[in-house]
Amino acid sequence: MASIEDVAKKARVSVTTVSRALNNHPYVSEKTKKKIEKAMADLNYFPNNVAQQLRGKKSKMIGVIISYITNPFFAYLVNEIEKTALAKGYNLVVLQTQGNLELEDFFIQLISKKQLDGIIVTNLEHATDNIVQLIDEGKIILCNRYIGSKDLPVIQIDEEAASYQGTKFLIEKGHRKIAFCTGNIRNAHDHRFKGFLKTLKEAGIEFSDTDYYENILGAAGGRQFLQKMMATDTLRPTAVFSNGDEVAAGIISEARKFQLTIPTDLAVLGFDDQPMAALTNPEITTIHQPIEEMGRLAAEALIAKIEEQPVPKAAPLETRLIVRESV
Amino acid sequence: MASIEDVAKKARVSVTTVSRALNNHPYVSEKTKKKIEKAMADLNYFPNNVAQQLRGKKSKMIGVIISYITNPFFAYLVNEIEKTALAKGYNLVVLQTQGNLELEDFFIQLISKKQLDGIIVTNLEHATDNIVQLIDEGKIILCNRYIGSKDLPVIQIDEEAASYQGTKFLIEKGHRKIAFCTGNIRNAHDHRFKGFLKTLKEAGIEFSDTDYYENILGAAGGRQFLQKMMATDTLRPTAVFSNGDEVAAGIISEARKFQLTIPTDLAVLGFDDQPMAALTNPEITTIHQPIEEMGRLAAEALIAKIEEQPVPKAAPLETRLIVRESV
DNA sequence: CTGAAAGCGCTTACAG
DNA sequence: CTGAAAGCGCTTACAG
Repeated sequence: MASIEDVAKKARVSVTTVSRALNNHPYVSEKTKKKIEKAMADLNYFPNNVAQQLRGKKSKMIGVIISYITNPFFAYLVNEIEKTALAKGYNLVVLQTQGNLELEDFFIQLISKKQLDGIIVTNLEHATDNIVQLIDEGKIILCNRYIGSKDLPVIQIDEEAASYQGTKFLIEKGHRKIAFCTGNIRNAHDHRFKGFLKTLKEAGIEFSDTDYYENILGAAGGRQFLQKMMATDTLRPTAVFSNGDEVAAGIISEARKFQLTIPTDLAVLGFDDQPMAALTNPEITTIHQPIEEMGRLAAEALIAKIEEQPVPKAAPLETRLIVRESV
Repeated sequence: MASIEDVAKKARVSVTTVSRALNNHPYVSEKTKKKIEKAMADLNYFPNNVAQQLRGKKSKMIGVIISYITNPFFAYLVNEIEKTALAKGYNLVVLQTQGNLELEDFFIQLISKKQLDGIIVTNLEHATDNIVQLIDEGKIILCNRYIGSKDLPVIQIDEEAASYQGTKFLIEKGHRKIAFCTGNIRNAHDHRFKGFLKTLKEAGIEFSDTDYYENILGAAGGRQFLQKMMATDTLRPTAVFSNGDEVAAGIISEARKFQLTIPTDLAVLGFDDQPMAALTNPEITTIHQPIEEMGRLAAEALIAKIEEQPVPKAAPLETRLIVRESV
């Protein structure tokens, strides 16, 4: 592997001059530049990024911590982050926790080890002092979800307003007994659940804890929800706030096995507006999240901070109800 | 940011000794080790990976070139590659071409620039000399699909056998006019289409070029296919080899709009066996690919080659027909 | 416009 | 068991 010194020798100039040519420094004569370019081509030379980094340059690598890339929501988010990063000359490392929160610390250490210039964290539960400091230093950006107690900046939709939107629609359709599914376990800072409860209260509807289903993840979770719901001997809910289109798709598929008709026997509200929401039968009524915008904003903010540029101001991330067939 | 020298000063030993403690070198007394560990903790020290790399260590980063992470097939493949890599101490960089093949070269240069130790290429069309050389050097592994003319090792299913499997089933179900969808444009090295044609020929069925649909991508592509098919004034096919579950889901959804019943009016065969195949109505009959195994094997092979270890021998990747409802 | 030299933070042969 | 010094491949003040 050719080094800058090889190039310098071949072009009969100093290493300094080669470096200057490489970095488009002014004050390199056209003639010299040509010679150097020829030498680089002959030697099939590529500058060693590692050496450049050691001299203070950035790694031009950022990371994104997600739970599962197989969750389409994250696939779309990662897609947008990657595209934005690439356009700004950064590559993206995917860091999956797969539910193992200890990995989070390990991933975040990659910043201290200089492997990564920064990280986008998409689903933080607990913000350690270290994380708070890295946020202050502009090396960590929170995106999508943070359910801890500290007051930290997060690039996200207005979670409470979004679930208000959806819940209100269910109530308008006449539902008074509505189940709530969540992928997490019950948490005081779950703004989506807060918005849900608030809307119910506003309408004078009481929520029964037996209608709260936690740890419901993906299509399999949706199926489990339906099975559990059918197995209870109390009065069944007539609608469900599924908190995800995958969950909704699982519910709809399982409902067919129980010969339940959607939405007449059970109304199913999705969340996210993933492409799959238009592929089920019936199609999923859901709440659209501007996921592309969210990913782009997070990447732009992180890179701006890394490069010590002002973070561009952005419009708020707005959700909207997409009415299809499942409610 | 504390450096090894800071640690050495604080622990009152030489930099050499700190380095040795860091690398679990023998011949460091327990007492010294303790002192050093304390100093490292006090200073919140992390070794600078960049400096380590410059001294010849690996970057412990590998890449995977894919078209779109939003394609669930790739999301699942990336998931498995990432998990395998992580277990071996490597991180994974996602490199999306989004159909722009020029990016491929750019991504591959990351190896020469020492940013990445190696790359898994999932959908190569044309193998340049540079790529062939990197394959020889064990820095590139081909996985999933390579449709060029050179004879190169690829970690993949037996494409021809897989489409034979599916096509045969369609024929057994009585279909004699079967459409073929592909995401690419027509190519002599498309083994899936070869297997399709071969099966037809074996059954004495002729294939009409008007039943070949190229550039059909994702659910939107499936919808387009159905619209085109319905618009032709020639005899319509009674079945379609969709070449992907997303495409199949799009066809099924669009068929409902045309009041076509699946599978009686049109049998739809998927490919991949993605989770979504069990979520549509009717559910998708498809060909299962061992995608987890494929991702794992590719990551293991690449890392073995990077570390100059023997590549573990693996069982062949077997596909199987999953009969659901759409055929 | 060009070059000699220091130094980024490590590891490792060499010497003790 | 420990340390002084060279060197990985660059960039950048400094000097000309």
